[in-house]
Amino acid sequence: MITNMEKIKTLLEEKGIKPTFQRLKILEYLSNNLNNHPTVEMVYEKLLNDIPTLSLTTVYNTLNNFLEKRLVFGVTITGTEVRYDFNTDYHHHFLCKKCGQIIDIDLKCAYAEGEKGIISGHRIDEIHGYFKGICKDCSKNVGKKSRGRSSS
Amino acid sequence: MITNMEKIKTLLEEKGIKPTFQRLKILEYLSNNLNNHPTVEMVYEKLLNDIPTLSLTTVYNTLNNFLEKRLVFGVTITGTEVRYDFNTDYHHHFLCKKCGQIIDIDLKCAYAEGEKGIISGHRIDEIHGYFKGICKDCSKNVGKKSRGRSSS
DNA sequence: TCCATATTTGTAATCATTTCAAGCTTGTAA
DNA sequence: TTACAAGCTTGAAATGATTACAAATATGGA
Repeated sequence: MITNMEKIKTLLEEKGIKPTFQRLKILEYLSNNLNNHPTVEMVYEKLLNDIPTLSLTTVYNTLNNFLEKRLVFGVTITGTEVRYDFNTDYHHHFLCKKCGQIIDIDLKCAYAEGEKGIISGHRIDEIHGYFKGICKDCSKNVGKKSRGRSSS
Repeated sequence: MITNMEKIKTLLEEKGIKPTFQRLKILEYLSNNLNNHPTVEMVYEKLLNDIPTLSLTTVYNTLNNFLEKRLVFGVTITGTEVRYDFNTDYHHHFLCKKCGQIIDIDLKCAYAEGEKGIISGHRIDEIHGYFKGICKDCSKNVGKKSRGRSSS
């Protein structure tokens, strides 16, 4: 039986990244938190339990490394911080301006893959589709207390 | 004959924003720089010529005010700063990762207007389509010196 | 075992943005 | 006019995310 950790290790090796303990744990955390779209701080705080010597700089270095190797996707929908997404399948994101939640949106823009990654002559490497508004739950609970941080 | 400044003034008044000198000049600058997608700093530096007492905070305050009133659109494609776009018609943006240029992309995503602004039950107020890659010019000039700042 | 190289760490710096309090304008009512 | 409140503008200081840097540590051969 192949453990999840072994899969994570293989993923790193396939990208030519040496599977150190910190890197394994960081990628494992992201793979277990597909719906959170975690921040650097969230990764750091959580892993501090497993790795008390962990440095915030290591988390930054590691995530930047993963980004370069396209092992994870950086979501900058909030405008204030990078959120990390282990799911690199093509999809979009929705930000609720009331509760701050980021929700995956499974749309395929017509222009995404059809035109061999060229638009008006420009070579496209990344597509980010960001939708912002009020989520289903917050729309329902108008006037009630929101369940997350507010954006203003 | 209606001057450009009068048009700018009317735009502010229509949104219930008192047309002070600073606000007029900031909005005028944005209207004259549709292709730049200027940063706060660019607005500030340029207007310092006309308004030597201008404060950076005023530029921030004013642009945030314009954003709230939907007089301008905030583009966060670079991930490090807000770029301001006077053109609030629905369109997307392309960032060249080599020269840093931001180019307007006139696409209409099928989901943009059709479904009355609702996706999966979430109310959509803003749509940001960010494409990143290498622009036409930089693709041509491979190996040649790029004409702007580099992104790494 | 020893050394070169890569990795991790903590601190300090940077950069965009916000906070805050004080000073300035402006419109209006006495 | 004069005086005052409300709204604007200003500059300095604070904040928060991220990067730079250099020292300490781990790793994998010769």
